[in-house]
Amino acid sequence: MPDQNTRPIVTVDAALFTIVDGALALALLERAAAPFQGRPALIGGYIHPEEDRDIADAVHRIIRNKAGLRDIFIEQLATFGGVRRDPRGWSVSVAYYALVPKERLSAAKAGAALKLAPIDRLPELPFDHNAIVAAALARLRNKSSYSSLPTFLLPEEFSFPELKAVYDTVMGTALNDSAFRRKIGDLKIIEEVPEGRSAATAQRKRPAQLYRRKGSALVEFDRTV
Amino acid sequence: MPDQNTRPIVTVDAALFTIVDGALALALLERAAAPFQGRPALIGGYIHPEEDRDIADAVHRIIRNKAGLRDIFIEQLATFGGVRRDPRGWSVSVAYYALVPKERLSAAKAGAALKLAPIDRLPELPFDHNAIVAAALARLRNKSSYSSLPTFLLPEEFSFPELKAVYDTVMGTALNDSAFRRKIGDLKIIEEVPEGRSAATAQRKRPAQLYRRKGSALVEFDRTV
DNA sequence: GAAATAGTGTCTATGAGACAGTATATA
DNA sequence: TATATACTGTCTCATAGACACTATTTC
Repeated sequence: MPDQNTRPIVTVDAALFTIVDGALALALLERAAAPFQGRPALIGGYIHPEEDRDIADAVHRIIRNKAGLRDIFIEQLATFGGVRRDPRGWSVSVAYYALVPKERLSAAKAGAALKLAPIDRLPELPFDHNAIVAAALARLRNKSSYSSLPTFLLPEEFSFPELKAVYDTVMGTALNDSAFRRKIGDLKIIEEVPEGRSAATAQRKRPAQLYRRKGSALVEFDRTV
Repeated sequence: MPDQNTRPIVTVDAALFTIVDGALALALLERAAAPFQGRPALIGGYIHPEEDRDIADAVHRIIRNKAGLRDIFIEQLATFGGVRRDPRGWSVSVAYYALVPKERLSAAKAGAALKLAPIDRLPELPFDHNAIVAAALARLRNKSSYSSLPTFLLPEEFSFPELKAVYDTVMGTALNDSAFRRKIGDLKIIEEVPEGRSAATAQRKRPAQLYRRKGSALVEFDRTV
């Protein structure tokens, strides 16, 4: 067992994504303390050994306390560690990624402190946070092609065209409309909202049927959407 | 920055797989020190902040020193951490999985210390090592279906029937032979060994063409094998 | 009715599984 | 020649993309 002084620092960081104006955006938080005080960075913090039973506890606490969000989609991404990533010394960051619909960010009180940066115009982030975001985006894009991941970026009720738009936004594709409907329909991951119809406006002519996700769990498919 | 005493212990553990008698097996090492001294466990150790530049460095050093292996396939799996997984207190283990052909284990000097346990008859392992192995197996089986992962369990030269047998062993399938040849052929992840023919014996009648992996990197496919 | 979006039906091409059939070795 | 394994060719079926067509709303 090594001396306490040789133990790495252990932190948890979360790349929180949402969709703003039809584009993926990352939620950043100004760092409250040194190093890099005042700089926008991923939502992160230390593990509290007295308070957290495990790492998932720690990341949920941090997202609750610093972003005012609970019960959002969150999944472990990878762990980044080394001697050079933090000026305080050898450090380990267990990185997570999280998805939240924009509506819930606006509603969250602490959400006001969050800055939303479109992912194609990210600032230079402290530590190796840009590398963490790159890994999170790669995971998000890849996993969206065979899972219900993008549904966690939508509000509780959404239309088929909205669902397809989110898949297209996340993956950067323009999926075939009828094939997409067929596949999502076969997969039975969403269900109709009875009587649910989106509002029609000058722009959106015919109202669309509304759907909601069946269950709160991520579903992985056999094939690609 | 928390007090040194509140920093979790940080370790690295590797689930090292090979194939023995046509079945997946896990390489275990008797623990040299407390806790669980003498019990078979995953190959693991502490990060050495003075010596390791990053976590990958640490796991490569540990596998080199404790299993006598270098230049084998290795990939980060996930990070396990909590207050209950280690009797010494709050601990974090960055888990990796690794693949090695049986031939290289026999050749490795330190390989003698390794015990090979077929994955359907694993002993009860200390810490949460059984959960780590379960996660590693899930990743291995799933990722094998769309990547060249199983090739890292084969020696440098192998025949098509051997390649298919490894895919079948790892994934628990009996893939269609001609479809498998078509797909692997199209993917161009292996190349013929000129003049390379496997030995024919009483059992193995017609000798098979030998192949080798093209390049040392893992290749992920668009579709399933 | 024109325009715009929502949603359906159907043709075609691709690719995987099934399996028959051919090739090459041992004994 | 009998047998066992290696390898190839081809038929059929499932599924995804393309795209024409219908449906429902606003103005």
